[in-house]
Amino acid sequence: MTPTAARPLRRDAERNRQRVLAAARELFAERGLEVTLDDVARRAGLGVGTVYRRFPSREALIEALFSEQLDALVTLAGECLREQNSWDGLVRFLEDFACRHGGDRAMRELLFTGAAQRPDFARIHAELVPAADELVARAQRDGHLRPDLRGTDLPQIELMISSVAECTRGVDPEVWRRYLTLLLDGLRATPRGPSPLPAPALSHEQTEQALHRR
Amino acid sequence: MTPTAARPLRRDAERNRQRVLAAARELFAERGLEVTLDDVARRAGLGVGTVYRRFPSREALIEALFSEQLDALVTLAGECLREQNSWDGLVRFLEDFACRHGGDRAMRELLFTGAAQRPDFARIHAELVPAADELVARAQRDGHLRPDLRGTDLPQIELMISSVAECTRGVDPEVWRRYLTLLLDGLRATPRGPSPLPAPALSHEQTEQALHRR
DNA sequence: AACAAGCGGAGAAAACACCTCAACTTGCCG
DNA sequence: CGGCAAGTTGAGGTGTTTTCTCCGCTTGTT
Repeated sequence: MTPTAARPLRRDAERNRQRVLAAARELFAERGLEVTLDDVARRAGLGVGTVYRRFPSREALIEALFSEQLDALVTLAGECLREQNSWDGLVRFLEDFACRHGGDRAMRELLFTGAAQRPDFARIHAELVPAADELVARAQRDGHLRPDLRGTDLPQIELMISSVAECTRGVDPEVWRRYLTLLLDGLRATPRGPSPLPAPALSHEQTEQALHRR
Repeated sequence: MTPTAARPLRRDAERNRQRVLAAARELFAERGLEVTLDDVARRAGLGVGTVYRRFPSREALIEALFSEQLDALVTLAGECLREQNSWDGLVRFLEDFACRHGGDRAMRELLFTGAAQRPDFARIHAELVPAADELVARAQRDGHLRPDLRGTDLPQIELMISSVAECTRGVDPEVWRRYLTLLLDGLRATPRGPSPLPAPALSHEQTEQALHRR
């Protein structure tokens, strides 16, 4: 489908292609899907023409950037299903997800807002839905997870965590763990008291920064 | 500050002013702060000129729309601090907040993303910060709330809940309560097992809709 | 009736995003 | 090394979008 194709790029061309991808990754993560190919070019230190030569449209660039990340998500779900301890599997899924895509604004827009007319998504979705159901069911069978949770709760939980991650990324890229822990304490079938929080709360100054900065 | 001013508007003018505000409220809630005054005019069934006559800029309109809502927030915090039961006070704060502003995209942008260069916000912020600290401290003194929570956690929690509310508003405007309950179960000092969830999970179809619709 | 207040909405002006192209440079193969 | 295909550049053309003005017309009020 997207094999490395006809002939290999010239060395400099390949290098530039990587620069474009790197710049795009950064910009998309910071600013979301609305970034301009001109922006990307500027950040990459290249002419606009160069960018357009490699990626005829923003679509193509997005495609190139995110299709592998999406596959990785499916893979992750599979691995988590294979963890011995079903609770740990669930936790790892939530955690790794947030870890990889938490602060990435474009990824959030792709996953959580209508931006996903994208073709890949039907497929991904189709694979992720049953995985989520099974992650939940498994942890419930073992008596770890509260029985009233559903597979469809996982995307919403991920949304919550990644919202925090995006908001706070500039100020403390790890605080989202704090809120995941709070949430997990609410997910257990038989609670065992507050778990230690893996990160200190933001200071008032940090909070102000996180909320008011653009 | 914003008194009804000089002379009263002509009857029709006042009616139109209200239409503009209503249309703006709807549009801002749906689409966030980026709506155009032309959009507002169309939705209100009025000419652009009419809108501009009343609100010289988008800024002015936003000001008019949101300044009272911001004050209401401060008031709410005050009331919650005066609730007999400190846990209930905290819960009510989170709940009422989500209830009023949950699905409102513009409000979220104002509160949680840099959009807040707005002058009011300094003031609001200044009043809300100590209130949040006190809500937390009070519930901790009474042994309801886990002792490792901080005042600065409240905005993040509200962000989480309102993210869900915005995502799901078109599909089931009450599911956010489900996630608030999960979270609250994680916030108690001495957990007492899973509380009944106030709303059923989304179906798979609903989830798909919530995530993929624009 | 008369006049101030209000209304409408075409379109001017500016900002912006998207993309092309012709002149120039560079890697690479023979 | 010479030559050419591949690559690069960025100013600027084109189309779109947003903001806001202006003036001929309508409407409320006194």
